[in-house]
Amino acid sequence: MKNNDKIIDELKNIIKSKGMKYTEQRAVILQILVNLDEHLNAEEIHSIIQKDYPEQNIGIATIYRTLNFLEEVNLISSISFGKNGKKYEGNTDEHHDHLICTSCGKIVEFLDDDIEKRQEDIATKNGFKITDHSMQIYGLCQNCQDK
Amino acid sequence: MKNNDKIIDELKNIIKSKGMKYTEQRAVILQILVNLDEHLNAEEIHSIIQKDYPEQNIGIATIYRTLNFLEEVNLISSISFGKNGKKYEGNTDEHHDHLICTSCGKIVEFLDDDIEKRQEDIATKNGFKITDHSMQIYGLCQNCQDK
DNA sequence: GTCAATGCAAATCGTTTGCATGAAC
DNA sequence: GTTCATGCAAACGATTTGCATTGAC
Repeated sequence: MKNNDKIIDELKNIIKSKGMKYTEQRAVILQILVNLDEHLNAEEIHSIIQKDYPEQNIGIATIYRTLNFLEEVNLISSISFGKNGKKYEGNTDEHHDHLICTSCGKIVEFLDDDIEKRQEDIATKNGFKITDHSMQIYGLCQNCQDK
Repeated sequence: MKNNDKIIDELKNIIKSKGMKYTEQRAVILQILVNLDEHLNAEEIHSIIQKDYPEQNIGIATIYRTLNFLEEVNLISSISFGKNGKKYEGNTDEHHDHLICTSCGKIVEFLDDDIEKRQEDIATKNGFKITDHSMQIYGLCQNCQDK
C-alpha cells in the first residue's frame, strides 16, 4: 500500500495547488485504476465501486468528471476504441503502447524503442509535437482469429 | 473519371456477390470519398450531398449504414478521434498511417516501412493478426503549438 | 411481385451539464 | 461561512434501429 499512499499524496498536492478540494471519491477512483492492473471504462469503474466500496455511492457523472480531471493532471491515461468508448489505466513511469483486439477488447501492452524513435522523427519532420505518445495497433487476437 | 468508374464497378460486383442491391446512394457516398482527397465524417458527407447532389435526398441513417458497409468490404477506411467521432477516406492502394492534431483535427498521412515491419513483428509475437493496419499518432501540429 | 434499401423519427449509448444539496476548507 | 464537489436527472451528440414506403431486380 506504499505505492498507493504515494500517489494519493500526489493527488492531494495537485488538488491543493489548484485550489480544489480533496474528496474521498477522487481518491477511490484513482486507487482503483492504480491498484487494478487493468484497463477500465467509466461504467466498469462504477460497478467496481458499487461492489468493493458499497459505503460509497458515487454517481456516474462524478466518475466522468474525475476521470477527465485525473487524465488532465496526468495521473491516469486513456485509450479509445472505435465505438466502445474510452478505457483508462493508472499511469506508471514507463510509457507503453497498446495492441487492441477489435473483437473481444483484449489489450496487450508493449514498448518498442525503434517505433518510439521513428514516431518522434516522423512527428518532428511534420512539425508535430507528440503530446501523449499514444499509439495503438488494432487487430484480432489469437482467440478471436480462431472463431 | 476512369478511377471512378473502376471503383463503382468494384462496388457493383461486391454488391451483386452479396445478393444486395445497387443503389445510387451507395455510389454517391463512395464517389465522394474517393474523389475528394479528404477525411470526412458522416455529417460532412451529408452536407456535401445536399450541396453537390441536390437532387439526392439521402438520410443521415443511410449514410451511416453505407459507411459501415463500405468499410466492411474494404472500399473505405476510418480513423477515430477521441470524441469527435470517426472520419472516413476512400481506400487507395497504398496503406498509410495518420498523424493527428488533437487540437484542430489536422491530419497528416505518412508511411514508414520500419514501423510497418516492427508492428507486424510485435503483433505476431503476441498472437495478433493486424486486421486493418491502423496506427495513429496524436499530437499538436505546428499551428496549434504556437498558440 | 419480391425482397432489400431508404427516409424518417424514435431509440440508444456514452458522456456532459444545470442545479440544488452537501462536504471541504 | 464560503466555495467547490457531488448526485441526480435532464440534455447532449453521434450513431443505430423499427417501420412503413420505395425502388432494384
